[in-house]
Formats: sequence, C-alpha cells, structure tokens
Amino acid sequence: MDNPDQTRPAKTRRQRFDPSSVNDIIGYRLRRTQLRIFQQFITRFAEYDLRPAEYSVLALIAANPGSKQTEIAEALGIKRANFVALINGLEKRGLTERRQPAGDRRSNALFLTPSGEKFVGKANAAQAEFEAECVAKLGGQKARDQLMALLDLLAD
Amino acid sequence: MDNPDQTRPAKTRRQRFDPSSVNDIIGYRLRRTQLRIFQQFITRFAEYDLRPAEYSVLALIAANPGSKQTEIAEALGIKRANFVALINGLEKRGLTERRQPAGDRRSNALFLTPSGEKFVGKANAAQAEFEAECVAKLGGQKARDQLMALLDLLAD
DNA sequence: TATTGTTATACTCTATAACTATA
DNA sequence: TATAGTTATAGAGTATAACAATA
Repeated sequence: MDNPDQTRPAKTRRQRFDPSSVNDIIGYRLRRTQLRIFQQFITRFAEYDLRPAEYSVLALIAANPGSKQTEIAEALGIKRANFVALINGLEKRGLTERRQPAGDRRSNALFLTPSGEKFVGKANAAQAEFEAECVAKLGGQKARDQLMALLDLLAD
Repeated sequence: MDNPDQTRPAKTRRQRFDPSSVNDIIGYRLRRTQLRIFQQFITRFAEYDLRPAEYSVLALIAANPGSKQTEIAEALGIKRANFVALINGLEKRGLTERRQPAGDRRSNALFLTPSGEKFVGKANAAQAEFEAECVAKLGGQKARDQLMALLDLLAD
C-alpha cells in the first residue's frame, strides 16, 4: 500500500518530511550525538562553570603535572595560540599555575594549585558519574568498549 | 617492574605523557572522531566547495522539495536566523531557489534548480563513496549498524 | 497573537601570521 | 635557525532580540 497510515485522503495529505538522506549518514549521526553529549556535559558542569575543553585541560595537568603548555595543547588538538586564553582563565580562577622549569626558560611548566587539586577531585567525580550514565545508556561496559573500538576504527 | 621499556636510567628518564584521563572518556573520543570525519569530508568535498552543513541542506531539499526554510533548518538543528545566510549562499551559486507557495505567503518553498539537481547528483555519489569507505573502516555493514545503534542509545 | 523570514549583534571556537625570548 | 609562549586578527559556527509581513 502506498499510504498505509493516512489520516486524510491521499490527494490532500501532506507528504511526511523525510530526513533519512542525512540521518543515515555516519558522520551526521556522529555529530548530532556528540553535540548532545557535550550539551549534557555543559549543563552538568554548569555548577562548576567548566566547559569540556577546560575540564580536559585540568584533567591532563592533574595526570601530567609539570607538562609544558604545548604538550597539553597538542594532546587536546588545541593550537598553542588559542591555549593561552584558556590557561589564563584557569589561572585567574586560581586553579592552575605556571612555574619556570629548571632546564628550559622558554617554556612554562603547568601545575594545579592546592585549590585546583580539590576542584579537579570534585570535577573528576562528577565526570565519573556522567560517564557511568553514558555507559548505562549504552547497555553496559561491553557495549561501551564496542563503541570506543568502533570510533577508533573510524578515526584511523 | 616500574619502568619496563626505559631507554635511559630511571632517575633521569622523563615520564611518558599519559592522555588516558581524557582519551577514555566517551564524549571526548566521540568529539575527536567526529572532527576527523568532518575534516575528511571537507577535504573530499573541496572540489565541490561544499561544507557538511551545505551538503546536508541540499540533500534534504532534494529529498523534500518545497519544504519551508524553517522545516529544513529545524531538521538540521540550525537556527532559522542562521539558515538565511546559508541558503543565500546556495541560491547565489544557482543551486537552490525560493518559490512562493500557494497557501502561505509568509514562507518560502525551497527547491533545487536544474543545475542544483545535477550538482546534488554528483555530491550524493561522492557522499556514497565516502560512506562506503567509512563502513569498510568499521569492518562492514554489521559493524556500521552497531555503531549507529550505539550512537542512538547514547543520544537518548 | 503567533509564525516566517530577516537583520543585527555578540560570543565561542578555530586558524594564521608575526613578534619576543630563549635555545 | 628553531622552539615556546604570546598577541592580534580573521573566519566559521552559534545564540538571542527585534522587526516586517502575513496568518
């Protein structure tokens, strides 16, 4: 049948909008999902006033104290020029600090302040909770691992 | 052992950078993969001078000729205010046109021009080729379906 | 009153070039 | 010469408010 669920006569019934030409594209679905997840992250972290990029910087410094700006920036795919304002913002909030490393006076070694350590502790806990909810939505750790593996394949 | 693959004595050897604190986050992996796929799309479609958003608009108009601006924009998550410049660009290139619909003189009905139809034909072919390569990277149609299903679960 | 398209505007993110101080 | 950080700037993409025309 051509018009199985019609609610008006076929002649006057408006054709339903068909989004499949873009919805079935992997890249499009990827983008929509990513935007949604980031929006949820932003909402969730509003109380910390922390954007995804800011969280990722703090998490990387926490795991790699003393790293150079360029190292953190490159690991996150952020241009070093754009990283300056980002780290300035975190520094102004008293979360991070630049220290002069022994070997190379051109570079800045990045560290969390004591206040930053405490802040990251809470942020990491919130992120772990958010991550757990994502895993639950996917249907468990196995599905999560599958997704991560598929994303890796796609990114190669 | 604490330092299994050391190439210098442990005392002076620099600790390897550890990106796992962000790399293991679903949303982060999602974003990096999406950016990579979009970059590949942009490179692939450079000869058509077509960005992802522009392609998605053309594809939706092709599948839903006569749609209102707001319908296309909403389907793609684009604010109608921002859609104006986008559709103006496509119209100036002679690919789409606004026609006055019978019922409602406030709205514009969007159509492809004959030139636009030809252009979309080529763009769809290029997209199909790109999509096939993505599916191949994932390991086949079954893996592709798995990925799409997981993304849907995550987006709910 | 509400909706459609539009303009203006601002804010974020990203990209490039050029400068400085060090190496 | 090359590298690390910085500044300035320009371009996308996105968000909101307000307006005219029409419903």
